[in-house]
Amino acid sequence: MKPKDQNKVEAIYRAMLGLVRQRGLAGITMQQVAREAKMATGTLYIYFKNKEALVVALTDKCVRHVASNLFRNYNADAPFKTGFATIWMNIVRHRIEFFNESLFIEQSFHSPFVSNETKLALKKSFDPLLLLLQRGKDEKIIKDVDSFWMLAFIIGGINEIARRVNYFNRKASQQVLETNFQLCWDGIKAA
Amino acid sequence: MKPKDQNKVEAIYRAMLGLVRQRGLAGITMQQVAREAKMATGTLYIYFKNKEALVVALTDKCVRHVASNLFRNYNADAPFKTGFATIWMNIVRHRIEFFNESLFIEQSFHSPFVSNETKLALKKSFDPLLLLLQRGKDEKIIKDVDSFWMLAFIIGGINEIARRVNYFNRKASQQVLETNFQLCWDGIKAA
DNA sequence: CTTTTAGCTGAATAAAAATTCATCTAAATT
DNA sequence: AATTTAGATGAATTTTTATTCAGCTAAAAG
Repeated sequence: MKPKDQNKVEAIYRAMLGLVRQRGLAGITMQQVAREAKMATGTLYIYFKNKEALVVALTDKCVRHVASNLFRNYNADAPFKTGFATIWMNIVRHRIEFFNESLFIEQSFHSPFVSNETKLALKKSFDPLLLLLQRGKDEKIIKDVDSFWMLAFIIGGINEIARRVNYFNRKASQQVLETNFQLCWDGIKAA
Repeated sequence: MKPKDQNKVEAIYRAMLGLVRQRGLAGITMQQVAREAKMATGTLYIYFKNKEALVVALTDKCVRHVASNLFRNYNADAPFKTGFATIWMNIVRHRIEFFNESLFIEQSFHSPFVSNETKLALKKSFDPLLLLLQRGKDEKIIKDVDSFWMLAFIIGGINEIARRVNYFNRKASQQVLETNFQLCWDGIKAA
């Protein structure tokens, strides 16, 4: 027997992400995916039951990937600003580096394929940040604004940075990220 | 002769926007559009040469719609903060009220259909805001940060508000908008 | 009120895409 | 080294979707 080749799965995922970035989930066919991944169309069906299963599997993978990066190096015992900055940088770096994945999540969330469960999982992965924001409010370090909207403010800015890096081909140097962090920080910090 | 019915065009657009919101540009067929717009599939082809033409026309319309709303009531001679607040509110209200259109633009921009020209047009429509930001910097009212990134910060927050209003079914009262504006303003204002 | 013309319909056709499958490898087991 | 079994292939098939069209309808023009 010949074993399944994990590299093939990776190649399929990579092909999907690249094509969706270029042409949207709307514009891709299984043939294109196969061609991009350098394999026969039939091979796709050895690894995934059908197109829907492929989209679902990749979405799950991307969502798990986000979750695994959000709180890297985060120490809940550190001072508020330190912890917040760590998470902020984690998110922005992830969005920039794995922009294709973020885009894919966005598009697949609007497809008929993805379950509410998966959508919930993504939302849940931000919970520790909500906890931290609450702490910041308790400690009077940040403004007493509903966390739902404060998170919108924080995440929105980050998303747009990633979008611009990728669409306008801009470099986001450490310098640029720190400046942007400052904008965000000045926005949320208590008067 | 029977004249073309502008209401039909509107119905088609409305159907598209609703369906794309629900299922993504990926997930819709001409039959679905026709059904949603309460007409025969053949009728679609009286008003639009084909699917691509429909997507392109609707994208153009949505882009022009944004442009026509951005600077409503804006007076370039007013004090900086007044002008900025006007534009900020215009954008956020437009994004919330016409969220389907924003979403459609996003998706169609990732389809193989839309021209760079159209993409440029959308970008250009923000030029007066860039001008205003420059003035704010000259007058030392706001931070001396590259307008490209400052705009990312401003627009990002707005986008995410609209997204959350629509996905999480939240009301964005005047109160909420003002609070969010304050976050943005505190972020950009000079130290 | 008749004619004319263009819109409207939805079943029929064409085109495109997903999925299957007979055949052919290549890896693992004996 | 031979055998077995599952992966790999890509053309063939099925399914889905876009597009067309012959017949029908309604508005405008005369």
